[in-house]
Amino acid sequence: MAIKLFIVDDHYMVIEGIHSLLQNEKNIELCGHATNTASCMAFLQQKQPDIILMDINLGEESGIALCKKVKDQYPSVFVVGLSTFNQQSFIRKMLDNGASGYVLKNATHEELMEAVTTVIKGKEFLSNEAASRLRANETQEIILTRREKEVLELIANGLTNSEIAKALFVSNTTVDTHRGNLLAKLQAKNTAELVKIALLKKLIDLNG
Amino acid sequence: MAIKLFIVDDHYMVIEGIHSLLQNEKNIELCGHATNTASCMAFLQQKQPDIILMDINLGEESGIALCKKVKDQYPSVFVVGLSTFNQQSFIRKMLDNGASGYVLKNATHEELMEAVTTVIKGKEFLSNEAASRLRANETQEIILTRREKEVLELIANGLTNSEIAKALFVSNTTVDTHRGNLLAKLQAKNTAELVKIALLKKLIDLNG
DNA sequence: CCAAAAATCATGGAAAAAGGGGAGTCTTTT
DNA sequence: AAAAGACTCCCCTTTTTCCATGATTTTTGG
Repeated sequence: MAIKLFIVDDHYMVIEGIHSLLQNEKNIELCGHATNTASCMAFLQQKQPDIILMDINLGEESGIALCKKVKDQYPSVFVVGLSTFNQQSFIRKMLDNGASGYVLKNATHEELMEAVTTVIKGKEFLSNEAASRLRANETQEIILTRREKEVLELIANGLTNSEIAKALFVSNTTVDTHRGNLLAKLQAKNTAELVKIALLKKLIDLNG
Repeated sequence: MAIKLFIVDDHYMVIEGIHSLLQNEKNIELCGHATNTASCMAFLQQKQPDIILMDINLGEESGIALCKKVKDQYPSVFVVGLSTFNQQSFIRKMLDNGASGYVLKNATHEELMEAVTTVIKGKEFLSNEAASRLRANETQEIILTRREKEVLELIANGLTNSEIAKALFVSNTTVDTHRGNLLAKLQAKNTAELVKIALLKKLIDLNG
């Protein structure tokens, strides 16, 4: 029997995209879609799919909240988060609210199928980078050198590379190197995320 | 009678600089200097100055800790923090530890004199920007608009302007405007400080 | 309704960060 | 002694941020 799939996304483009990606899959039956919380819940009263692909951003509404609502009322329905971006916090919230997986909207046909087939088995599926990031985040202990800690703290205090260089009596490029190493170690995309992760991991503290 | 001034800084350049700035001041007597915690405390056992100009960074040692130590043992000695940068957290710590003032190392002769004459009167002196920042920081409640909060959260999640623009379905320049407004409202120099202040003020939360 | 606030978009330039490489000196550890 | 790690420095390019200035539309509140 085909897996019944339901899509919740406030953009028809996305719904259409998933349709065309999956239309030739015999094992999958697209049993409907919704563009908002209300119509999703309404549909579920009539019929329950096996899996719901659910956008995290539903315009003014939140897919994260909807996920919770759905899982509360229909715990046997698997929810897979959908989002354009690889945002750890959102991924985590979806999972915390009972989602079984997370795929990026630029997922390939193969990846989407893998997500569906994995999740339907009751296992968790996390899209490519999302997975590694989240796992790394949970398991790896981050060890910084003395210098890195110093630089990190000054970065968080709003100092630029050249200001840090003056403060630590080293060259600009040295600070830049440390900064790069910090980004790599904390797996941050940029300074903003670096600071947030550093605080999250208590590598620096707010009143430091 | 001249004001007796003592300098603690781990860089002779700085000590020399202050000397030359103040050598023609009849009202000020430079009664000594130290480059570390131990020699500072040793000096104080022999003789107490009226004011200590104290670097916040003493190499491996902390001026902030020294400040506390000095004020504990010699509460009548005024301590003025010295630092290259305008770091709110450090300024606050110095003040919390009993310092009467804070001047930047690029202070002019006039500013330095003003600091000394203000502090000797038992009043608090905060160098230029330091003052306004700190005060603003303590009193003003920061009110963000709905959009600003959204942008702020995405910034903290490591998204760039163009990514945020895509996520919120607005143009790049709009996001840039919001970003600028956020920097102004939170009085942050850059993204790093923005994120830190936002977390400090609980405008966003670490697991948000 | 009207005024104020918020949200939107733009142009253009300077500064800073991000990302890639490579490389030498030290110290500590094996 | 060799390896490993830390710290230092430099070049280059692209992307992003930061800043100033100005303007229009929408929303909101009295």
